[in-house]
Amino acid sequence: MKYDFEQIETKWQEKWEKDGEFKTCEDKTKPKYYALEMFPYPSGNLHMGHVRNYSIGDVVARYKKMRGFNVLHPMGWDSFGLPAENAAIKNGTPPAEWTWANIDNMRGQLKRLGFSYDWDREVATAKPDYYKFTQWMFLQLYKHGLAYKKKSYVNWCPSCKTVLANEQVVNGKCERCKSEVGKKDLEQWFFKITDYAQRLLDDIDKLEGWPDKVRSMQTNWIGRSEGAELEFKIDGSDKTLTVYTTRPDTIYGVSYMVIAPEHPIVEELISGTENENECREFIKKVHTQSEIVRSATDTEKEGMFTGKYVINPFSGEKIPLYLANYVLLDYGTGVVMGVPAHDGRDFDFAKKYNLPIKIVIQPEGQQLKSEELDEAFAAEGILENSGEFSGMPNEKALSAMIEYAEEKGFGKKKVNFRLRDWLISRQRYWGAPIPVVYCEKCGTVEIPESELPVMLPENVKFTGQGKSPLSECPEFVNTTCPKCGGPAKRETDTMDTFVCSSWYFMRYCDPHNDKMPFDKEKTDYWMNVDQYIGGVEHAILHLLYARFFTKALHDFGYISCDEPFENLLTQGMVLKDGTKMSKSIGNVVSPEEIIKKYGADTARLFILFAAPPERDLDWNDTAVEGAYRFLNRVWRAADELSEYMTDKPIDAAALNEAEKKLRFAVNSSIKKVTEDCNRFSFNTAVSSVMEMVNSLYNYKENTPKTEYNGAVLREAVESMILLLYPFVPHITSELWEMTGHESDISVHEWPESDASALVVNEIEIVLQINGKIRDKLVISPDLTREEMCSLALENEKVKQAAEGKQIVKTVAIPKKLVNVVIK
RNA sequence: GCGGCUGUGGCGGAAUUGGCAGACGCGCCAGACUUAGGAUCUGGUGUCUUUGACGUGGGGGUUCAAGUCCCUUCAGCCGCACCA
Repeated sequence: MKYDFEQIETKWQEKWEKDGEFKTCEDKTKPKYYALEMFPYPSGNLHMGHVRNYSIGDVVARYKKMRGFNVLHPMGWDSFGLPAENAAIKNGTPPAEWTWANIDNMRGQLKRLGFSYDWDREVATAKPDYYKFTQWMFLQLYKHGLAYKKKSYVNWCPSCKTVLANEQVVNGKCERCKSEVGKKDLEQWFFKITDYAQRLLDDIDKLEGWPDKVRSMQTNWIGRSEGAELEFKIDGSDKTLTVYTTRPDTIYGVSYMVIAPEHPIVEELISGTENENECREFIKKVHTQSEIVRSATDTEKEGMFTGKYVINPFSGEKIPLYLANYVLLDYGTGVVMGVPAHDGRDFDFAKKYNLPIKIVIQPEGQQLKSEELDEAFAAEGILENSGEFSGMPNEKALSAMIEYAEEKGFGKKKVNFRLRDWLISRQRYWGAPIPVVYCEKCGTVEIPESELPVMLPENVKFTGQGKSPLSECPEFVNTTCPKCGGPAKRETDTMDTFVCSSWYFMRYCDPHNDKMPFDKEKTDYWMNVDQYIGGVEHAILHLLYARFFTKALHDFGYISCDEPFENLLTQGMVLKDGTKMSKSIGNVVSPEEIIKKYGADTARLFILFAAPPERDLDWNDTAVEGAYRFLNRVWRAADELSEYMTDKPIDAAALNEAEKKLRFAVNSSIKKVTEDCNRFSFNTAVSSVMEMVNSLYNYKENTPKTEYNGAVLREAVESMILLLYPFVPHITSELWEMTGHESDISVHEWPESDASALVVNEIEIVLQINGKIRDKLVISPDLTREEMCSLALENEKVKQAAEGKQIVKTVAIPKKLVNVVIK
């Protein structure tokens, strides 16, 4: 019989669907296992990255199920977002229609790949029964003071016509459309993720099942720094400027002070000074510099003297105050003290503007001179010229000086984070509406939970021009206040789609609940996610937001866990000819074509075999052929041998050498594949089954058919099928049936290796002389070290080598080698 | 600049705890079967000056023994980056 993958795959996919094979419910008698892959955006078609992501997840899910776990393996759609709206602008299709059509198509493609999802739990973030609870999430955060609206200077993408979160600006460009991001002063909604900065940071330590790379990226992004805030009096005024510094120990070395040109106090500072005009010119100039240019490290530092001075609270010195383009308004206090001798940037600035360079820390055993300094000295040392702190090692001085400032009341210890609050407002249509109204009398009023969802209106025009579509939809905007019943206007911004994806993994636990986003008992059973799998591009955005949501919901009492993902696997990209597959390069391999030509099992097998999951994978057409060839080989072996298989148990005592050899190969493979699946080394797991199949062919080709041992063959063929099942479920399901099994392989348990088949009475070990292999010895595996050594010393080669020399020592490692050291 | 990762045959990769480097696959070479083979089966395939020597980016070290541990250096990839 020929391997007809198309017929087989369709047959089993239909059967799984009809039987509800992968439906799951809470079952306290079994350990649970929550396997989750990042849900896709319904762009229209699956690409190879999806196939890889979901193939890995499917192996995990099916393997764990065979190992006796109650496995939750769901799928859904991250279905709000800009492309749907762009499609509407381009060809007039309503976003909803476009989205549902894409979902239908992609769901079909996922089913065609045979992934073991519980489709009853499918979620789509753009459906009212889902976004109702995204709005509910907003209200919870709002009630707990974690959602607030404020006017601020925000990132604005002119092409997407919406604001962006800090995380969505990459190198000054919009992460989605790559256009240059500008700034706008807007009143926007934020989530107070900064309240959780310390916990998000601390708990990274707990995430032992996450790749170091992702952990360090998050640590970096949160960006904790310890230092002090110090107040400097403005000369001739009773106001003060507060600076943030990590190096208060260098304060006696301050020779100037810089302030961000956007700082609100600047206007007041410069008006009426003799430098006023120059300052205004300078501010204008800085504003015309793009974000990219301004934030680049190699952009020249420029400044302008304000005409004002501040007073160093430690030394009482008068310090000139400058405006400078390199000071960031939204980090620290927007005011920075300049210590040229001990900071690289300050050194450059001081050189340019001819400001004094005062050394206040000397490296031990050296005496630096400011005239000779050609770069800042930023390392450890001893303080000098620092009043009563002179002579102290700088680390000690640092804490002593903070204490002093606290005592005197002009400073305090301060921890700063790079992490900003999460801006969630988007001036777009296709998103979850923010559930608040603005009432003339009551101000900002939240929609009561009972009135959720705030539905997206459908009769909306998409022109791509002017304001957001929702704000131009009067039926939506004009409403009544839930508090006083008077006229009110709805918030017309929608939420960032990352809000929707920050809690979907909890919704899967209880997807049909219409009262609550989920039942606590259900999330307590399933959460947290045992294995999360997806691309590393989400290392910061999604994974940080999801952690924040989990912690917040934990604190509000809705769930018990406070980290969502126990283990994280970031799979590598699928490349073609060493570069990312992309339409513009024209190197895209379409999953549909591959499935058509070779079938889903071949596509899955190739992807899993060609590289370890976390590494990039280069697509290779001939290697795909190889995977297909292997499946044919498996097929033929089972097909040709099944008639010789018997149900009789193996009579271990009566086996001949060839049978023992085959049993050894089969059982070592079971052991190896099990270990490899446990550590997600799927490429080596597959290679181990290949070796076993080679052994099976060896037996098959070299044994007369009349002498086939039916019991041994049954063990071999069944193990082959079972071990391959998580990888290639269709062909193995078919072969399982063909080899006379009534119940499906999907409910069968994972095979166990028979230790007795792995026992051998002879093994080959290596004989080394001075660490170089000189011979091989066949010995009993039970020999002691001493016996091995004496055997080695009798060896001809050793005797030859030892002639006229001295045997210094002999090292024996049981079952591995003997090394004779000769001098 | 800071942080993380990677470097092994013609190619993808293996070596999990320091113990035979190159499993498995692709490609290539040969043989068998065959009217035929881009099917299938079998064998071979790191390099070289081949009784042996060399070989895991380079250099050094620890060790009886190093792809693996330590130091150093180079190259590439990714993330953050004027963060005070």
